[in-house]
Amino acid sequence: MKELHETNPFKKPFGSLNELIDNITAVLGCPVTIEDANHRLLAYSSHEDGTDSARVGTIISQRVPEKVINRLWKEKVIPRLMQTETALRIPTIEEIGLRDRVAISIRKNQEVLGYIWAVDEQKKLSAEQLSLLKDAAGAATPLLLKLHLQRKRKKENYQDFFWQLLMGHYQSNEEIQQQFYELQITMPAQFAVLVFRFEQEITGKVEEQITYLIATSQKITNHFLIVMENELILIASPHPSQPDEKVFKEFISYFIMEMDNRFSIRGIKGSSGTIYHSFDRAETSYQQALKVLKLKEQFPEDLQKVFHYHQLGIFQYLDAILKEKKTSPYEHPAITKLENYDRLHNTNFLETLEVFVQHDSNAHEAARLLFVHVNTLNYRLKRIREIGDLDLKNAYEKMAVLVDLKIRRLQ
Amino acid sequence: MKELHETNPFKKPFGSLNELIDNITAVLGCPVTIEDANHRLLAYSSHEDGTDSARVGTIISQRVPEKVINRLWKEKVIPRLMQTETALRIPTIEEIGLRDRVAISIRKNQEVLGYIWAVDEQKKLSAEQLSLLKDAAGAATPLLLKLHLQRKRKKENYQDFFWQLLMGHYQSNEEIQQQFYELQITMPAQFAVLVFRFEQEITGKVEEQITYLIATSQKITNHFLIVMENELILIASPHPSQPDEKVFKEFISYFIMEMDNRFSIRGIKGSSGTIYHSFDRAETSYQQALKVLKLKEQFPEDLQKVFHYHQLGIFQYLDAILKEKKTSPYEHPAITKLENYDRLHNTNFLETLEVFVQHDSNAHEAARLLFVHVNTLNYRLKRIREIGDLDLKNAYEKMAVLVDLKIRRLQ
DNA sequence: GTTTCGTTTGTGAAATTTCACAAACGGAAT
DNA sequence: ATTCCGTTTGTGAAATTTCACAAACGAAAC
Repeated sequence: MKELHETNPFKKPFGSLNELIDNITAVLGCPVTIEDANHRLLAYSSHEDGTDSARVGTIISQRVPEKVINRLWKEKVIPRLMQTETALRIPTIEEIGLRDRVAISIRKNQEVLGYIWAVDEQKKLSAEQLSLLKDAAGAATPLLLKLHLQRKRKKENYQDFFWQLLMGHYQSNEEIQQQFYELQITMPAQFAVLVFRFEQEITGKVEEQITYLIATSQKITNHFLIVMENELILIASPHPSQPDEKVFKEFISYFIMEMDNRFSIRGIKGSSGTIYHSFDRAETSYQQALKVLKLKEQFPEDLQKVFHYHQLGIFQYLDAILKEKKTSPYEHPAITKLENYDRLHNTNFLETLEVFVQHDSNAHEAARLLFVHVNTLNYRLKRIREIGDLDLKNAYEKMAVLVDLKIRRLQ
Repeated sequence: MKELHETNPFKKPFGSLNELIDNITAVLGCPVTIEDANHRLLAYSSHEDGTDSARVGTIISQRVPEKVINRLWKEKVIPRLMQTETALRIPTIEEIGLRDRVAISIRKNQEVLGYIWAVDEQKKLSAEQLSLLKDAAGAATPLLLKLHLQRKRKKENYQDFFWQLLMGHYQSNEEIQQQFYELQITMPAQFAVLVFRFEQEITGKVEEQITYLIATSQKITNHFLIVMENELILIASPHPSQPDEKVFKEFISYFIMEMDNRFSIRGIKGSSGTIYHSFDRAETSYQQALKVLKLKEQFPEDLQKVFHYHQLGIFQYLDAILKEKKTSPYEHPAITKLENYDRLHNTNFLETLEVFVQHDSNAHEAARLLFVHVNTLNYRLKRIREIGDLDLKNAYEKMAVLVDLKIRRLQ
């Protein structure tokens, strides 16, 4: 790649990181921070202006705050930095006090040794200046190598490893096994990713309560736990005493109930992805858990008792169907007709149909939920069959009607 | 657009089309045909070599054979020719005796007056020669205008109009109304597109029988009919006596049965798209009918009694779901488990589940179809619930299982 | 050969669903 | 106010489904 500038101002030996950082600050004219691969602070410029709360937090605690790291993982900022050798622009993330900045990885070939951050909020760096940053990263490499940063600290790598698993960062299962080995964690034979979304941000106190509840639940064995704003993410496996997938459902409803009972924390939504045996599926399991949560928000009543991905049933495919419907719209004729009839006669046939079908065509159940006599329901169903030209004994037709009714609710 | 050649050899007045065509043949060195917008033959070169059966047919009957026109519509050749001013290459279509050739529309501004065809099978025309063809088309314009080709003949325009409707060629409903008016056809208030696929090619004799059957059916009123190889396409509306959508289903099964009874023609598959009130949806209805046929081929037993698009039920969405599954594969855990169990114990649980669910959870029906005692079925279902961790009272779960089972059959 | 385990079938009673019919109800039109 | 029409509710009988239990079956293991 052709360099945009003529000369490399960092092509000289630096005695220390501080010396280097002073040079970078002088060249770029904005606050600069250097951290190692574990996000521990190594050096920072004393520039006055343009320091946001994320940077302050980093300097104070000598480490990038966990909240910030988690968010940067989730936004795929760190994965991208790890993959590229060039500088990246990171847009503002208000919630974690992170203002506009650029960053680049310091690397020795494929291995990432650390990162340089520059807060260029005041005056955006030009493409040429970003290229300079790359030279600076090159100059940092020998300095970081000298620091023997390779000694990885278990506690600190743990979090990165967790996110790398969830983001599908690893190519092969061998890599993952290697990581487990290096971190001295035994790799469970099976696992699932669980996600809990709280109404409030999770405080340190609540986090303690969470840890306590998980430890005492006797249902699952927890392997990884991370707290991020109002989300709690777990990688867990069934407790040896009951090695069945069902335990996840049980654990989630247990957890939600007990958080209410014991600590009066309400409104938690929880979900679980599929159980897998190979950790290269961790990303899949995580995405599944997120999908369950999203659907639970869209269909709170329907999915009230659903916690596990496979319980979603046809809701799994609702977004795929919705996408198809957007490209080739199709109004279900029966729904259209019933809608019109309802409007003209003040009836309630469409809802009746929906309740009946979604409750497995159980007449008594549907009548109960609709507060009508069973015979009324049967009469209505007869009319619905006539008006909508529907065969309510045909599973395929019923499925389509129900799907279309659910999609209708999304619009 | 910059012309590829220096001079335009057709930039002189021609006394007749034959004079022009002799010039084109001389310049391009291959057989050339000129036809009007209704595919009537206007002039043709007497070149000896490289004449395929499509061209022979055209010359003999003074018109492009219907079979060829229909196919060119279906392959979107004619729509593309109508849309562009430049020459197009048409690949060989063996079945209709059409060999490699190029074609271009002759036009006065937006209006298409006719077409020039050149069979360059022997020696492919170069890009420069294709550009010459454009000049030739320009030279043909005044000659075709002189012929007063504007007088449109009803019978001949009919077919083009039909295809234009099916291909969604019209932008607005006004245009369509105008066309109906010009062709002196009254526009029905509603319509649906029906497609029948025969096992054999439809001969003239069979076509007569078809026309006869439709005319005497008393169920539908037919407005357009086209026969293409082994396909019969209709635009029809319900007979005034029973103005309901159901008549299409009835007509299709009636038609299939009577073609067998009366004329011993078996193996016809028929389908119908949705009924619409505006002809700008003709393309949609046609596509729906085709989709029904396609699915009937993929699921012959399941869709044996399905003729109308809306009867497809969830099958409508199967391809959308399949596409989704390809991007993010998900094995249904219950299916996997049952499959394993079946293999280990020589049981038949997976099929039992499929038959039960697809027949609307009707135990007696399913037992009958599986040739087992009802209690056996119930026992199996109990085991299936246990092994697969399935809730067979949950409509959503059952839907997903059934969908996954059907998709499984596609693979 | 015997045992074991999971599956299939038969029986019968209890529970539930389905259906026809009559009556009541209530809004809209006359 | 009356009538009409479509909807709701109640009643009861018939049909069907569900369930528990016993016995038979058959393949695989001992």
